[in-house]
Amino acid sequence: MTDLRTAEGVLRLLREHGGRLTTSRRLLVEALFAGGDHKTAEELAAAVQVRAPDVHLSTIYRNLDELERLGVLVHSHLGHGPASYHLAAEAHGHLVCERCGGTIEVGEEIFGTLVRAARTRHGFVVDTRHFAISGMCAACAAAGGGIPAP
Amino acid sequence: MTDLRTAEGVLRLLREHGGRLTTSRRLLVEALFAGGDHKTAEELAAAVQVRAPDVHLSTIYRNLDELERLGVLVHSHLGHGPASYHLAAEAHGHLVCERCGGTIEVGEEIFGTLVRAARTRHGFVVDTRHFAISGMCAACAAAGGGIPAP
DNA sequence: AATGCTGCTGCAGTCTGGTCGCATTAGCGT
DNA sequence: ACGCTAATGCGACCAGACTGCAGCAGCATT
Repeated sequence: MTDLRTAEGVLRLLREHGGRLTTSRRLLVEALFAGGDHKTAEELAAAVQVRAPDVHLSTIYRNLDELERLGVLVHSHLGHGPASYHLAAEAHGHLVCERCGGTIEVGEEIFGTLVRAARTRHGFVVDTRHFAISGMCAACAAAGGGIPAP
Repeated sequence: MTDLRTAEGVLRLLREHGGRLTTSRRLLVEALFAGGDHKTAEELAAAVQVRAPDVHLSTIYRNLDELERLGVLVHSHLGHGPASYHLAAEAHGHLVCERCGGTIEVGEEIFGTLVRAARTRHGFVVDTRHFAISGMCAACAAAGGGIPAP
């Protein structure tokens, strides 16, 4: 099996599925592996455009879709704004503060009984990664309850 | 305290806060109390427009915002589409199938350990109503795993 | 190295869901 | 019945995302 934990592995997978190694794809995959996570499509586009200025945003979206179909990455909705993209190998759940927008990454374990109860009571298989869990972080909760942002 | 479980009570509350009783508001509140839940802004607009055809969608949004500020209703994001509005008195969590879009209403209890673990480990107060829990319903899971819709 | 098939791209346009500014209308206290 | 001003209708606008199309460029082949 192809190693999806390196940029080279991902590009190889792309080729194995009949895809072509274009500049935009190479740079996009590099940007995905370059430090940090929770990157939005716009941020990835900006990173790619540093080296290839006229790669269009729609190309980024098309390549992100393709990489998602291949199982290389997943996208998450962390709140009202744009979606964020993550390498599938390091995907995780999120707690997002409705007030300050801060996100906390959490492992599967925290969902414990929710996942089990959903399955046993409703036959529902929870996807802990696609949508974030919304709420209020410690700092904002301490600063006072209201939802509105600072 | 004003009774938010009847249309009259809500309209009274509106007045108590310096608001005016306009036709669009009256009809909107009636539409909210009329059977069913999970109504989108467009659906509510359509319901209002049956009796007052030139109430504008932006008026619906403004009134929904106002009612939300007053604590009469809450909105939830059930997936990729438009938000849905619920009377605060009967709000609940949701499990939404990524494949067929079906929703299952669930009570607070199902979130059990998630709520507690988020609080003790991260000081994070989970809001179980604002964003739905995403996943796959029994029928779709049985029909085969892929995410794509029918 | 040149050729040609076809997958990929840039572009501009479109779509959805929602918000805003502004002139006008209409609630309602007096 | 009057007048203050909240609320409305309208159109423009916004962000995030997607699509059709003509042309460009990977890469297998010659």
